[in-house]
Amino acid sequence: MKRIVTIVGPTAVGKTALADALAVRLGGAVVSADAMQVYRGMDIGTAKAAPGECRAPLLLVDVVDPDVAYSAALYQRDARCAIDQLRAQGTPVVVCGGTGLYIRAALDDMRFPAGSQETDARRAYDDLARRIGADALHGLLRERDPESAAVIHPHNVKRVVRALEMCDEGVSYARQKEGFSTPRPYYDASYYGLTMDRERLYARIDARVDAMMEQGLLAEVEELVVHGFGADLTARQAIGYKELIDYLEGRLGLDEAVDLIKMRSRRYAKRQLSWFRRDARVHWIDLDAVSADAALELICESEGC
RNA sequence: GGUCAGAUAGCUCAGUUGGUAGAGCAGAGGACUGAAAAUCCUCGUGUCGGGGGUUCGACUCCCUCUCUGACCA
Repeated sequence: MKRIVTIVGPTAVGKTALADALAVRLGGAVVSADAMQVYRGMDIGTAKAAPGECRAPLLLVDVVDPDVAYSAALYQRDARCAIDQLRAQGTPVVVCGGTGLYIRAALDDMRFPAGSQETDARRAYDDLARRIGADALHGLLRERDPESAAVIHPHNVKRVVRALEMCDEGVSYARQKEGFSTPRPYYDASYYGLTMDRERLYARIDARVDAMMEQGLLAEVEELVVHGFGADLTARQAIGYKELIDYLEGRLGLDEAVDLIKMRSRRYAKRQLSWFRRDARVHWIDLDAVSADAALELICESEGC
């Protein structure tokens, strides 16, 4: 069975087009690894490939409605299901996406403890955090699981809450994350990271945000709001959506909101680079040095296709 | 042309009685096991507009020039 070829990199670098071209070349399919493109109806702002834009089948996009609390564990289940099915048919798999955790969840031997994030426990801990403060909550974790408390910064409330949740499930956060830096592959996969000069990437991000606005991102957001885009939804946290909601509800000017979308996208790109740079398995392709077409040839050459 | 107020980090500005500067934002780096487009951590040397002077020592005081803004002609 052929190796899975994985395309990673920061937002707006050109992953989707390259992955599609590669999948066409291989006669395979693309499995998306993007935490926001899983939501239906969030198209323009997540830079989802438009219908007909991709020639190869694209999976793991539009899997749930925006009011569903999706997660890395659910993605792991769904992505592996899709990958196993493709492989059973002998279809080559190209994984492509910018959500580092989702890629690790699907392709590495990551195990999530039993349970769901839909419990009341999370809400209870969130409330507790608001009442007693971040440091006190961290103190509570220190009592219950000192090992985990030691590896989580007290201000990182989300992580502390999750660790407490895991205590309730009888699992140690610290124990779970052991070995995260030395991954054990679940599938045989190779990784290609696309990168380019920071200035140029940022210019592309800015231009893409302007293009999204021209394509009607505001109308898309209004449509979501009409159908009840609750403040507590994961999908609401997507860059480009939360800012335009702030505009629609009068908290921001439109220009201000657009500038904020650009800034947050740039920071997001930086975090993505940080994540992928840490993974020694990634072969980096500098798109300042080679064209996208040449990058495709490079990948095909080293994959023997 | 005159008067006044400014000119300090990429931007907005602090800088106490002269002892060669520091905040916010931007930016950079990093972490990351069920919210991950989330969340969190770390990082501040710059001809203090140019030139001259006073002084042991000037971002700070004096002179001068340049530029910007306001007002008066």
